[in-house]
Parts: sequence; structure tokens; C-alpha cells
Amino acid sequence: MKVSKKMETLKSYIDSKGLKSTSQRDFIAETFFKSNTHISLDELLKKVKRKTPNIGYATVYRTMKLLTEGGLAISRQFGDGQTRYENLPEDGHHDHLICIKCSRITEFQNQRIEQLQSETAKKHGFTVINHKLELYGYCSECM
Amino acid sequence: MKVSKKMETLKSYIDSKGLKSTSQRDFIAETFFKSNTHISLDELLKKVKRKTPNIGYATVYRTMKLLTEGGLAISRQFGDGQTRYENLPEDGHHDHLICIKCSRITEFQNQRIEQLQSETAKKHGFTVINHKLELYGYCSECM
DNA sequence: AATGAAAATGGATATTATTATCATTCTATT
DNA sequence: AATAGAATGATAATAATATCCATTTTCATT
Repeated sequence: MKVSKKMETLKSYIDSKGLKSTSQRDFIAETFFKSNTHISLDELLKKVKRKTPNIGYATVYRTMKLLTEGGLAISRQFGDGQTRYENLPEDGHHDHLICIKCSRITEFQNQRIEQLQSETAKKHGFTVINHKLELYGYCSECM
Repeated sequence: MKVSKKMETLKSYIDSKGLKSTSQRDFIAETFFKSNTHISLDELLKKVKRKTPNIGYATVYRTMKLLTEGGLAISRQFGDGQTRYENLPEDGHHDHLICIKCSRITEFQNQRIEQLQSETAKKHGFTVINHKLELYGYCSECM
């Protein structure tokens, strides 16, 4: 999904909830949508402050909470004690290979796994909204 | 693995590291090994204190850290802000269905998914040590 | 364009979870 | 039994997350 499209989706979501638009929130959301890493609140705040120094931490925090609730961001915990936020992938869901030595994170996709997941969930009467698959181990360089 | 067997493994691990045995640690470990939920430090401390009221939080914390390092416990973060500890599964790896409304956690197994994971990892030159698969959504009761 | 109710902001503070500190106690080897 | 090193437990420090509140902004309705 393109950034502009995401901004539209956000606007609809805000409207549907009876909330109001603000320039700060728009800018934070746009900055996040343009980032392509697993960004933490601190990192996002730093980025935002480059152009808009007087934006507060709380606003960034609340914006990311809003985006997460609205399905425009995915919050993740990789075990380093910080929540990180990830953009919706352009091309379907992806999962992670995490090197426990060098911390490198590689993304991958496997349609068949996705399919099996849905089937399994259905078997348990479960409706899946989101999922996380993380493989921890050693990357080729650290082996 | 049986509790008694786990206690032995722990003892070996402690010996191999040149550490010393204590009754507190043994009791905490045993209590954890007997629990079958995804227990948090607070919950474990509460359990432990029923029989041994003067055990401190720090000891429970350190014991769980030790068990995790020794491979006798698995630490997980499901997004509720608390690290939870899980026992080694008796019968191979299992994954989680997590209800984002009532927080109920259901376990499931799917051998085929495991297999596909290994294959995918291999394709990326990755050696998998451990993995997490979590499906977030609504359980049948919260739908 | 002005109004006003509701929402958002941002700086600060509160809360919560995790980790470190340290004096004292305990363990296990000699 | 002596002793060195590890463990304990109460508390303090740190860090991440969540909330508070006075002020400002938004936007539907005049």
C-alpha cells in the first residue's frame, strides 16, 4: 500500500471514530509510513523532531497506538525490551528470521505457511487478525 | 520431561557453571516446573510465597533468568507488557493462539508448519534454534 | 466569520516492569 | 571449623509505557 493510500485509510479511520485531524498526527503517521525499519518510539520521535522539534513524546506514543488499533501499524516485541512498530507490508504478510548473534533481521514470505495457519486457527474456532512468526537462530555469517 | 528430570538437569547446569545450590532456588524452579501456564514473575512469586513467604522478588527473577539461560524455561512476550515463562513442552514444539479481547492463550501444534519453517530457513542460509508463531485474533467466545 | 464542545497537544508526572546494589547469610570445598 | 565465593532479599535505580492537565486546536453549527 502506498503512503498516500495509507494516509487516506488513516483519515477514514479517524472519521469513523469521531476523532479530529491534526497536523502533528498526520506528520507522525507520514513519517512512520515512510520508514522501512522496525522502528521504536524513540527512533520515530527523533525522526519527527528533525522537522518539527516541538512535538512531544506522548503524541508520538498516542499516534502509534492509534495506528496499531487501526491496523496501519504492527507492534512487535523482539525481546530487547522495546516495542517496535512495523509498516504493513506492500506485498502481503512477511515473517522474520532473527540472528541471535548479530541481531540481523531478515524477512521472508511463505504463502503455504499462511494458509496452514488459517486452517489451524479455524479448527480452533479462532478468527485471526494478525500473526507473528519469528525464527531465531544463526544467519549464514554467524554460523 | 518430568519435573524430577528437570531438577536434575538444573543441578547439572548449576554445577557446570560453578554455582551453588540453594533451597530457595530449588523451590522456585520446582514450582515453575509444576506450573502449566504461561506464568509471569508476579504470578510465580505469589505461588512461591504461599509456602515460603519470605522469598524475594529478586530471587524469583534471577532463578527464571537462570532457567532461561539453561534452556529449562522459555521467555515470551505476548504484548501485555509482561514477560511470561513457559515450560519446555512435553511433546515437541507448540505455538499460540492469542485472543486480543480476553487474552486467552490456546496452544496448538502443526508438524507441517514446522517443516515448512525449516525449509524456508535453509533457503536463507539460516540455522534455526528456536521459533515463535503467534496468531492474534478473536477466540470463539469473543467473536 | 464566530461560537463552543470535544479532542489533541506537550510537558511533566505516574506507573509498571526489569535490573542492579549491597550488606548479610548460606554453601561447599578444604 | 574456616573460608572464599555465591545467593539472598530488601531496596534503589533504570527504563519503558501510560496518564494527567492546562492549554490549544479542530470542526460542526450557527
